Amino acid sequence: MSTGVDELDRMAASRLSSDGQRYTANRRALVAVLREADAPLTIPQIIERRSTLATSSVYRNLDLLERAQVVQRVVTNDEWVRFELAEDLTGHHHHHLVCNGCGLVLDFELTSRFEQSIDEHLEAVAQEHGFVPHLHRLDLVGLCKDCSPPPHPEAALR
Amino acid sequence: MSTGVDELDRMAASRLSSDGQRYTANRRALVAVLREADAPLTIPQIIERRSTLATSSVYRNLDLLERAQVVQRVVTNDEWVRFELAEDLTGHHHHHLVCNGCGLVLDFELTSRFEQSIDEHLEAVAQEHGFVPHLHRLDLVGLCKDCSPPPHPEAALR
DNA sequence: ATTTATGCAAATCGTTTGCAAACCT
DNA sequence: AGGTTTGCAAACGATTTGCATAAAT
Repeated sequence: MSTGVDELDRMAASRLSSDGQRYTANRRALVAVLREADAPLTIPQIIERRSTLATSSVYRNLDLLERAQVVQRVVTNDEWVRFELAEDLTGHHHHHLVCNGCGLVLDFELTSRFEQSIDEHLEAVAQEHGFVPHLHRLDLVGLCKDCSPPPHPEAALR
Repeated sequence: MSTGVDELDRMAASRLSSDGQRYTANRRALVAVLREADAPLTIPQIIERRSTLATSSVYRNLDLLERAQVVQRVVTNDEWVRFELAEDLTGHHHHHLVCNGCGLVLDFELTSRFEQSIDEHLEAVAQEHGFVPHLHRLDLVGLCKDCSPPPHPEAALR
């Protein structure tokens, strides 16, 4: 179903090489961290998980991996840029739940039927504006379980 | 149909005052610039349009106007935060076409029927994750008319 | 050998903050 | 007068860049 580890590495290597770039140890490490994560990671989070990585190399390599379409950038309302593996590498087109409280970003998927419906609507809009569609982005912004006030505070006190 | 200028000012004033804040000349200027714009503006764009505004005041007042729900922040993939009037002030819930070439952000609207359909789908997802939905965000990312290569380059040369 | 990648430190640049003067009410 | 807002300049912090070393081909 989902892409295997070695297959992922092969695909990443192939995309980098068509971009004239090498798949170095640092770049492998970035792909591995992102594969292990279940949500898009900020740069500090990436460095926490692979403390040998130099900050500047992380920035440089994420840019490079983004240009090669191996990873993609996720922006939310908080000050951190996050990164995740490119959707067509993982095979999972997905969207994000974004918590306004703690900044958490969770992935979710919609039915392909509904995705198709979204694309049809957006296609029409794009045409009206002479816009060439590339991808859509649908996020749900709100409060996660931990950040939302409990429904019955008095009950929690008993 | 859409909110009138003075009505907009009244609503802005009222939201600020329930927040214990004044509707000063600088804040009026920000609301006016955003009302005059047809797309979300970056801070440099705002200052260009009202050159008397001090940078620090623009930042401080946009934060304050955002907390009072008079304006809202729009993030795209580029390095600039943009601001627009809060949707419920203008009465137009809308989405954004984001150009990957020049950073342009255009507003568009979907049918209310489709908006409702989106909300239903997202509501279900939110419930699964114990998430309290606040708003959704649906952008179409691609290339605008000016940034997309012409369909028939040779025709353009004649 | 030559090119490319890395790590460190310094520079950059959007944003935030301290503070004294101007502005309300 | 008392509290708030403003503008300037300095501080901040995430990101970028310069450069000398290390690694890859």
